[in-house]
Amino acid sequence: MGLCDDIACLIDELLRSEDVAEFGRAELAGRVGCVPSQINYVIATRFSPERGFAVESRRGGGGYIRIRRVAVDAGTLVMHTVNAVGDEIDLRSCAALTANLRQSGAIPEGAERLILAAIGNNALREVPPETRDTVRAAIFKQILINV
Amino acid sequence: MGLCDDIACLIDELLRSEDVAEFGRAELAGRVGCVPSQINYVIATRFSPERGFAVESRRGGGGYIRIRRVAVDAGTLVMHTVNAVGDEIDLRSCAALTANLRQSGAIPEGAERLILAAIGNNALREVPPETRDTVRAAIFKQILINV
DNA sequence: TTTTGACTTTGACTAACTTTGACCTTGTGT
DNA sequence: ACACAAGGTCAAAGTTAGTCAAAGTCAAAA
Repeated sequence: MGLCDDIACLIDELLRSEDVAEFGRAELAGRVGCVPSQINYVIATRFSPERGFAVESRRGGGGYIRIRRVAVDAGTLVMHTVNAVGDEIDLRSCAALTANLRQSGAIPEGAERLILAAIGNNALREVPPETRDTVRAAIFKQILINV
Repeated sequence: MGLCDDIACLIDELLRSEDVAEFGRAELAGRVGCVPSQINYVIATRFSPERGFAVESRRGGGGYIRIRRVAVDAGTLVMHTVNAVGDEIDLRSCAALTANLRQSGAIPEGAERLILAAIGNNALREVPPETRDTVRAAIFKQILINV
């Protein structure tokens, strides 16, 4: 078992005992014996939004990294949707998925309109068309995870 | 928890018990055990006008610092905010503006988190950093208009 | 066996937040 | 005027976390 898995295990443990794992990056790195940035790698690969985690952090004195498992109860459908979205997605597909979520009550009343506003071509007009679907996918997923 | 948070907590408490927090800078600093100017830092970062606070102060003998929570008109505040956002805006400013809107009840409960998710660096990771603030401004305004 | 490609590991550099202290400005009382 | 008593400003130093690209590992494919 490599470092990566050690770290992932440690975080998993923290998440088992409590609903949220909070720790200092350097502190955790020290406990495992790796460079701090390794923590970022593990978070990026194992605790990504796609896998159902939300990550917050703060730098400076008293800084921390906080990882929450996103509630799965009412949001399984949301999670499924997130997983279904690949690296890019067009507006029409987003609209369909969002409507679906709304219809099944997985997202609240006003959220649908807000989501579509955030990822519409109007909002993304500064993004070059070639990358627009990629950017849209990232925003879309990020929103759903935080709904 | 660092000094910063301690001080912010203390002030928050004062604001809970009364509608206005009034104290001497040196006195508060002494209570927490920090240099007086630290108080200014906390006020600047946590009790700024953007976050919905009004601060008055006076120097000299009997000097004081007074912090009031400010109530703002909810409906027009959104429009004001949209107008205040230029062609580009950084994440911190967005966060401050959004927190302010939320606090004054101009946007519904869950919307703050959702907005921040949509314009966070995580959502915009596919957007080149040079244009990120521009894209963010467009999305931010588009969302607010549709909230 | 060699090559390739996905996954890991590392560390130099960067960005964000905090803490401190020296020096400045303003108000009050003599 | 003068002295003292506040609060204000700002820049340097300290403390974290984030990013990115180079190097390492290892197993599957050629």
